[in-house]
Amino acid sequence: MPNIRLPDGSQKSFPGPVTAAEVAQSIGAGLARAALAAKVNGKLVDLSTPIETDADLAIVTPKSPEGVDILRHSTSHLMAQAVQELFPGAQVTIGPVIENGFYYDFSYKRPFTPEDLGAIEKKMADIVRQDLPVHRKVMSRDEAVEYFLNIGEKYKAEIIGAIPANEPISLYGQGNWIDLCRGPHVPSTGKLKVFKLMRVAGAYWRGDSKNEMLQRIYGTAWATKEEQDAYLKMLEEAEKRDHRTLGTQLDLFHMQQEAPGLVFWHPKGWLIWQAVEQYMRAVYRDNGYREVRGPQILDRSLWEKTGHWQNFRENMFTTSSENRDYAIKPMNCPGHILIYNKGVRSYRDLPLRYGEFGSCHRNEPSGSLHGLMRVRGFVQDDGHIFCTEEQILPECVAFTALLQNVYRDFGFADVIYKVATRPAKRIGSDETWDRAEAALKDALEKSNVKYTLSPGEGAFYGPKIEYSLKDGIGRVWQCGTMQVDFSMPGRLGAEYVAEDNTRRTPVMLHRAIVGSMERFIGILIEHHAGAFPLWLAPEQVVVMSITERHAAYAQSVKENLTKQGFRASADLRNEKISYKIREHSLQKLPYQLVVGDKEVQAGTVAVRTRSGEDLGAMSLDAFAARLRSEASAR
RNA sequence: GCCCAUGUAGCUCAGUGGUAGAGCACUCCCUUGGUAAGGGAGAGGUCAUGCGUUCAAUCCGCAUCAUGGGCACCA
Repeated sequence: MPNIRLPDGSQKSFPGPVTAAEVAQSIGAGLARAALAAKVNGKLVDLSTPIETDADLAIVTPKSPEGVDILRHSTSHLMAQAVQELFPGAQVTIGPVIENGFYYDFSYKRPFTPEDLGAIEKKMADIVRQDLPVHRKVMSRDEAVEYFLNIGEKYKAEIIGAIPANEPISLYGQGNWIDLCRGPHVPSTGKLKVFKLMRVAGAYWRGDSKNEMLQRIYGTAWATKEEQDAYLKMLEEAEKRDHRTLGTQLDLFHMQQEAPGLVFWHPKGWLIWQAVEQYMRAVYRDNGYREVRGPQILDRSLWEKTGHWQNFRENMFTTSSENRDYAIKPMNCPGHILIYNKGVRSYRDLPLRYGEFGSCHRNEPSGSLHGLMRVRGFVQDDGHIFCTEEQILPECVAFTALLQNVYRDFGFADVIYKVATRPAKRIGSDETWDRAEAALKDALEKSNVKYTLSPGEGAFYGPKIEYSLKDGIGRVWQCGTMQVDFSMPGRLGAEYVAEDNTRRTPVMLHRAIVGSMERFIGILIEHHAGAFPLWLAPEQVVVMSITERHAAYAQSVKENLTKQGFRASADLRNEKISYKIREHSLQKLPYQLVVGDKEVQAGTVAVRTRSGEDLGAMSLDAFAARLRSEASAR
């Protein structure tokens, strides 16, 4: 006689075992139709699961996030069924839910093509139309292994074989198709209406590059057509603001075959770089960092001492001359330690902070290159703090506050914090790790921010805080980092004289705020969709003449603004004003000044913003004042 | 590095087994026009590179390089 408690607090009793589907039916036909699964005592189950004892029950519909996940998961099964019906011999592996959709990995004798995707989608729609009931079946592990081996599914058999022998295995099927799955699933394929296959891609079996490559099909699935359309629209928007597209359109930078993973900065792109660098330089200056600069190549012996030659040889660019091997620096820290080492340091000098716009080169795997986001030559806003263990905490607190200010100035309000803790392979005693990890966590707590842990994700030489920012369309980018390093100062012989006149090895903190300048500018481009705030805009003002008569005046306005430190240009071309406005608007130029007879006579400028707002005529002084206040507001 | 796709004018892209086309941009001419494209003429390409197949290759095949989407990697 189960008593069922519903989310609104009401209760229903039933004379005997009852399924969630039956409970939903007893509440209303609408709910029963919408029902996808149920939550019994907080656990997600199929609608068909019998409930035999008193329980809390909630019906899961497409309105809840869990419901959408179930739709996506069932859609991945639907796709797998379609693939196997269309392509006999294709073997299934795994098909999980991911953000916005799902994927399924298959093993098949030939690659799937984009045309195949269309056929698969059609087949999926067929199966939906048949509205096949989804059934669940439980087997013992060994039974299940044998079943899948018999039908030639060696990957599934391998997955199941790794499950403990005493665990019952649940299988889900629809029609005569069946798959291993924890579930739950929708009651029938007819519930799956809104989906789209997105792309095919390669993916290693079990995510290991030593294994064979499977074929992954990505799809998206939603509760309603409207939500899917909105998602597809969002993807289009993201594509429009892709920094590679905008980099070409706005003439900011380019890359070419002769220099893979390396950037050619054009004048306008380099102005953005300069604006960022000058800002960051002031950040160094105002926060106790001393800017330094180390050499670009260093002798092999140094990289052997740091361990990089042994561990990252494949990823370093090297060169040799007169029987000496060099590495083009992949990081700046050894250089900073060598600067630190030139002189006897006292505990009174600590914390000692060095900052550099450090140019690094890493021979990243060819397949990982991606516009400005992953390059082979990049510049880090790299800082190293030499300090005592006690100073880790206050340094991290100060750094976190500084980073928040910098991100805010660049237009990023949301920061996400993670502490990456000790990996299995590491150096240093457990006590030291305890203290360092505690210091990082304390620092974030003192900074009053929420953080998550990434267990085992720290570097082998120390734990780290990872700072990520969220951009204008919700994407998350890891940029900042604060890493504790117990290793390198010792390896390179850094020390300081302590109060008791003994020599001690300082702790080194590696820290960066924007990370790589290239990548950060890429993020800025996408975040602002190319419409940079005034202080970052490579061209701030254009003065446009209406006819040749106004050229001299336009030129003088431009020169006046330039003298005041603004990035201004004059457009004196023999073109109609609407044509000029169109061009500069497409270039997302913040302020467009029109000068014609009226302005020449009155000594004013007619101001238009890039969004098309008409600010009317104003004196040059009034306009300059407006620019000044906007540029300093950040 | 691995899987798949792509590479044609500065940009965006058509196209064909008989050495190539559009729009925009560029140059010149006309036009001097008040807030998102005025008109005309012209110039511009070893069709990514190399090797094959073929009477003939930008097109077909192989290799290489690069780019894109993923996977793996990211000190």
